[in-house]
Amino acid sequence: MAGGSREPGRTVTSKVISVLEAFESAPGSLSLAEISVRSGTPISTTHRLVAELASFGVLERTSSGRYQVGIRLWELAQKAGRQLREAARPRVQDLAAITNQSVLISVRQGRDSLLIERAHGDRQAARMSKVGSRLPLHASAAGKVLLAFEAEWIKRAYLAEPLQRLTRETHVDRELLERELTLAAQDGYAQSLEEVRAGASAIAVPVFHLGHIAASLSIVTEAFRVSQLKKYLPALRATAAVIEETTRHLPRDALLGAGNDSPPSAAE
Amino acid sequence: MAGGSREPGRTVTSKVISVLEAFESAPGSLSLAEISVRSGTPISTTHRLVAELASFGVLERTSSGRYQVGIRLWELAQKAGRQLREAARPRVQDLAAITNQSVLISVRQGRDSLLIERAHGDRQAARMSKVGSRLPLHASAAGKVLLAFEAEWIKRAYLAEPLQRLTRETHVDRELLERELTLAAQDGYAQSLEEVRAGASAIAVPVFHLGHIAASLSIVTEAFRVSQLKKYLPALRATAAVIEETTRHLPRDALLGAGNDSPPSAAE
DNA sequence: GGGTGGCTCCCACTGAGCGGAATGATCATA
DNA sequence: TATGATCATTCCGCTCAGTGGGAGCCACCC
Repeated sequence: MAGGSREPGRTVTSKVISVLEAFESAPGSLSLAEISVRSGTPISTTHRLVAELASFGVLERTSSGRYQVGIRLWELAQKAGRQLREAARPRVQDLAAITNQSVLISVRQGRDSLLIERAHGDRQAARMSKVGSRLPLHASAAGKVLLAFEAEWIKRAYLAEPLQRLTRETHVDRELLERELTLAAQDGYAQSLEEVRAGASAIAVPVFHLGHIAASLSIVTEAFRVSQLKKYLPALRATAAVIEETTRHLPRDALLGAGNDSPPSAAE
Repeated sequence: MAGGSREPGRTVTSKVISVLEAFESAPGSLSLAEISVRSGTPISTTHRLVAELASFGVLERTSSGRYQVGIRLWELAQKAGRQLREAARPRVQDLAAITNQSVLISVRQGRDSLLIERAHGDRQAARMSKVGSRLPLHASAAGKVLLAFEAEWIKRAYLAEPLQRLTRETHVDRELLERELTLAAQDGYAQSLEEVRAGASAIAVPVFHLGHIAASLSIVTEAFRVSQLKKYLPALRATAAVIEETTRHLPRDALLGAGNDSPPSAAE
């Protein structure tokens, strides 16, 4: 018998995306069975989809028969956020060279900060985070800045959900965070003291575009004293200003998505 | 009447990819109608697909109602070719700083060279090419190297197809190119004298991985004398050697796709 | 006001997609 | 060599997700 327990309401498009998403948390390559499990799609269906995606180069087949994300997908994705990435890249690198520390630029994506570009100083501290990686907004300095300068309803919505603890130091107390965000908005910077990973602290400043927060520029170091972090503020602000200047002429949407956030609206 | 002139054999997956491909040759954002035309999909179908892709963040809606590639897609694609990109990036930058010229690293993708990473010197010559852009193999220095060190049947297959002319200088003569490739394989480098764009010349060397050509490292300058180009050879080769060393321990497939090329096989 | 062009929604038809099961390939263990 | 386990591939008849022309709508312009 065929066509038995099909889950209705599942579109092909959503399955294709599930398959691609399966690779996000994957170590390099995946077998067909692994993709099937991770994407929650029956094997034969997965097989068909994966085969077609591979024929387009969106996925690639390794010599051992496993699958990995193909360069074709990377190529199709290059246009996304290019303006910000290209504007930020040289400045991020310069700042890393000058300070000899790791410099990151992130944007907000829903409830996460998304790492867009990074550069390292000589000291190989904190080389953990990879371009494209996510972190909950309340943990990193960058995330706090991204949230602090957002509209009130976004802050409120964020704090309403449970706050994940990443280290012993992660702030998961709503009141404390709320005060921290207010302070960050007031002072124009935020910090994170081992709240993401033990041994790594950071300080971040906002990058604005047309009066709205567009990104966050941060320095990650092994330092743990606030005074040590604050000495980077002038350099961070100067770099942020340069990036703002470079992107000033761009239209609002050219930087990053007009936000998937549903506005307060009516309902509820 | 419904379901009239549907083109059969067209899978949803292929339509989704067509929609994404529509943005490749697009200037920033596209309207629904434009996507429909470029992807060859009826408007109402396009509308449905595009809406779903946008709901996943794979596409984004601009404030004016147009669509652009979303960062979510960029994020999903980050894993592709990461090893090579990350290994090459600092070296490409160093080389650009030392030589004060534009340095590019490319891989072969079918009949094109695909620009993976680039860095510029102070002289802002040749800042045209964007990361992710393609060029036919016979035009650029990088492309010639990528072809010269490939298997015989790939070279033959490439030269069998018509060769596009990009400038007055582009070599489109089969015999000439064949000799050039042999020479490149022999000497370990290739050059391109204004064959891609008037006023820009380049010299390229191969980057090997486990005995097979993996990428091509090139310098683009406004120079037009062969002697001026050749003086970059030692630096290029040294950088290529460093990249080879950094990637030596990686498995074959970790670098770039086990090749979409169909081997000679039987038929014909 | 009326025309134009682009976006959204609707709805009845139908073949693309489905997925359980059978088959084949590969490897490890007895 | 047999046995068993794991994973990839192919098969095939059922059915609902996808389809796309058309109608309605909105924004803009002459």
